[in-house]
Amino acid sequence: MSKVRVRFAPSPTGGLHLGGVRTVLYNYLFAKNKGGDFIVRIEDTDQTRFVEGAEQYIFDCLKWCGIEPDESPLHGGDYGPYRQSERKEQGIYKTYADKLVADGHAYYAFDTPEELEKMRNDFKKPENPSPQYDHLLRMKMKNSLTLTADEVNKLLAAGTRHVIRIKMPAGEIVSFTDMIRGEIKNETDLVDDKVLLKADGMPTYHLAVVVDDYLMKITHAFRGEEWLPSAPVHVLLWKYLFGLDKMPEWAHLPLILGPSGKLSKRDGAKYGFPVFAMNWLDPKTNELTEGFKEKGFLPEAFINLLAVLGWNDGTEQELFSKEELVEKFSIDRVHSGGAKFDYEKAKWFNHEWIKRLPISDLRFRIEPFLKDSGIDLTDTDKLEKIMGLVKDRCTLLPDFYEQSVFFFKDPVTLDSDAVKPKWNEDKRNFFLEFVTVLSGIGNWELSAIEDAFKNLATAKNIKPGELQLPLRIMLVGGKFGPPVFVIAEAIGATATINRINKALDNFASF
RNA sequence: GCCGCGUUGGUCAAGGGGUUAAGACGCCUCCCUUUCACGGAGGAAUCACGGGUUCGAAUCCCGUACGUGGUACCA
Repeated sequence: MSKVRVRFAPSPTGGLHLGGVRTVLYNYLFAKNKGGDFIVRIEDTDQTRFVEGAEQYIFDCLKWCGIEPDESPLHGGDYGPYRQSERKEQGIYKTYADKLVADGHAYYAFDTPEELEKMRNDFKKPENPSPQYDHLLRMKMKNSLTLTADEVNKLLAAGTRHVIRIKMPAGEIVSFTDMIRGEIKNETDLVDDKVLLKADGMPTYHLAVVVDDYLMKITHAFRGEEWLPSAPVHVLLWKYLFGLDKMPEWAHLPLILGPSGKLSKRDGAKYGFPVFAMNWLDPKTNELTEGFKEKGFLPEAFINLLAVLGWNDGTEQELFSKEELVEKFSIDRVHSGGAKFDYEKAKWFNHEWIKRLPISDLRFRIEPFLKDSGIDLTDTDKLEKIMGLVKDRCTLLPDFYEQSVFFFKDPVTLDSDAVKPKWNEDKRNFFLEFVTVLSGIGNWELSAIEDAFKNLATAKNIKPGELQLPLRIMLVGGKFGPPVFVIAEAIGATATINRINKALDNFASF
């Protein structure tokens, strides 16, 4: 058996949404699991939807996810070109379309858009709201099936705009085996005569997938389940052009759904979670759609959560590294039903990955989010120590800022409401005296600070517990963060004393 | 409308004729911690509905409902 070759074929029309990334991911995992090649080819045959910069964006996303292709327009390969537009230049699609016409499996159609619209209107009935250009209607249209050979040649010679349509056979059953769903059967009567070659000479997806997959020796083809209804067209094309024995194995992946129905870009804005892998600024509309990367997700968490949205290895394991996914992935454990995306669970995955990543690695992931924060990034030892202290409290990468600013800067506001109700003269005196004790500590370390605090509290006959919260508010500004003496140790004697004095002034008005 | 695909707690899901129907997220309670988390122990919550087949159905079959996709010179 030949080497497994799996391809992802995005159309560069915009950001890479969750469903798209999951499709690539499954392509990649399957290929790598079988020791095969993962190929990315670009479907840029639709100028009307092609968006400048979208192709580069797709590769940026793949790079961030760590699933780079073995072959692509960017990475090269022996089966190029990897862009359909370039293959079209070489006249490849037209050759195959003409062959189909010659063999009687396709025909020229000269109907103008207006005529098509008229047809759809004329034949529209309540029980058939969208009539198709099919085996019944094609004999009423203007094509090489209804025109004489002479008329057809004349039209062709005159350069009349035309398309090539597949001639769907009547009354046949087309079936194929889907790796996820098993046997799929379709009646040819129910599918229309799809356009294969457009008037501008560009192939439609239907012709292009088949030709490209053949030329690129693709062995396995995964795509979204929205392609299931047109799968018989592709199967027939394989049969007519190259033989069913050469056809790749298909897998139609389930949809990813949003809180209400199919996941859309709008859902992101509406419910406050990203739907694209990375930020996407649409150059046409100037509209920004937020990405998981910029939101503060780790790529490890991102591919992990996507992989298990519709797949599991049959055990209770939920956290997988990329290497584990490659090792354990199997296409027949992919669900056939759509899955609703749950942002809360997505955040949990990120939280888990933040906890399991070594600090030295984590630091590089966090730094970009701290760049403009005013926090000093040069003292890497201190940085890593503090990150280790707070990482259990961070779900998204930007959380590190609020969880650790107080290690670097005095708190701007103090949650004085937390202190006020139980504040009194005794406590005030305690802290006044505590400051002088603190300035006398020669060896500024955890146990010394903690002992000083507790001894003084005992001497003053106040429960240490009642004093810890005020001290925390003084140092941190709020009711959060690592143990308070650990913080005091980390920020040093001067800052600790300053913050206490400053807070005491603040509390004087109580 | 027609056609395809799907349906196990709120969500992701294991289980594919006999199970007390796993586990995870989220939610709630308690423990740990005189902060917030982490961690630990518990709890509430499920086989869409109706018919079959069978000694026995979440599991097999048929309907219905619901969801979703397709029905383009879009992919």
